[in-house]
Amino acid sequence: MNANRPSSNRPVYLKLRDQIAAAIIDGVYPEGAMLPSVRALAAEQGANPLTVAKAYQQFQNDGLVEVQRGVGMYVVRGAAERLRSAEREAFLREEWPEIRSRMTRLGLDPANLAVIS
Amino acid sequence: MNANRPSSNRPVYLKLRDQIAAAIIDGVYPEGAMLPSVRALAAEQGANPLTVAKAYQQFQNDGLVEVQRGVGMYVVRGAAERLRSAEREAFLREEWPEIRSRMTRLGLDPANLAVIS
DNA sequence: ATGGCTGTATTATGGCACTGATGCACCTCG
DNA sequence: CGAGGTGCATCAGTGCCATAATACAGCCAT
Repeated sequence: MNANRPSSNRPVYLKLRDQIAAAIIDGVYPEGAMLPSVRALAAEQGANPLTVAKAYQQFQNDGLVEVQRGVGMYVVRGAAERLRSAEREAFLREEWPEIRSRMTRLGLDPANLAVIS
Repeated sequence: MNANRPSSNRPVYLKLRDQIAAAIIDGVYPEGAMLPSVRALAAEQGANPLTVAKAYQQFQNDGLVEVQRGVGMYVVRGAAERLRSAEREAFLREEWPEIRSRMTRLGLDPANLAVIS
């Protein structure tokens, strides 16, 4: 009945980007470690190498990973914390207001739902 | 730095749909009232009449509005409540889990933020 | 009845995002 | 030097979205 913002119809490269960002924040890819190669991650995720590269692109633009041509991409020192605070700030500024007002309209209270799931 | 789910890059017909749904729930378009004509809303929103029609389409598919050819589209009785509960259920099932886990990862607590904004 | 308002169907077109296949430039290691 | 691993650029294909120009079908007040 609704087709709002299901992660299903999101572009693959954005889903990958989120997934990688989460992995960096959670320390799955520790600082200084090498990220999976575009081909490796593409094979693992059943995606196209180019799509993975596009997901990686944003991280190097933001200086969160360092590229060594012919070698691989490495997580920069302090990337996890920088990424977390940047995402937190963006979330609060761009997403939370809409989410909050929508929940209010639907008769939901964030404080209560926090406990449930 | 982030390009997550800003309502900005959403298709126009979906943004209109959300906006109309909110208006119905909030009683801006009370039950039994006539919705703005496709041409009127299109002019007001600077959109194409066909795009507005596409937004309206979903509501008649769901039986929330009644079409009187040559007259207009009217909000069905009980539409507001049906719409709210349907959206609430969809939100809790499809969106909230992701939002909740993401907030946790970012070190945010819904219960605290609920008070702020 | 007629003009003016409704929603709707048709067809065409331009733009843009996403995905994909291929090939090249670069580095490391044996 | 050469094989195999990197990332990356280029080109092409596909599909959705939005717009546009008409035209049609129905209702209603004047």
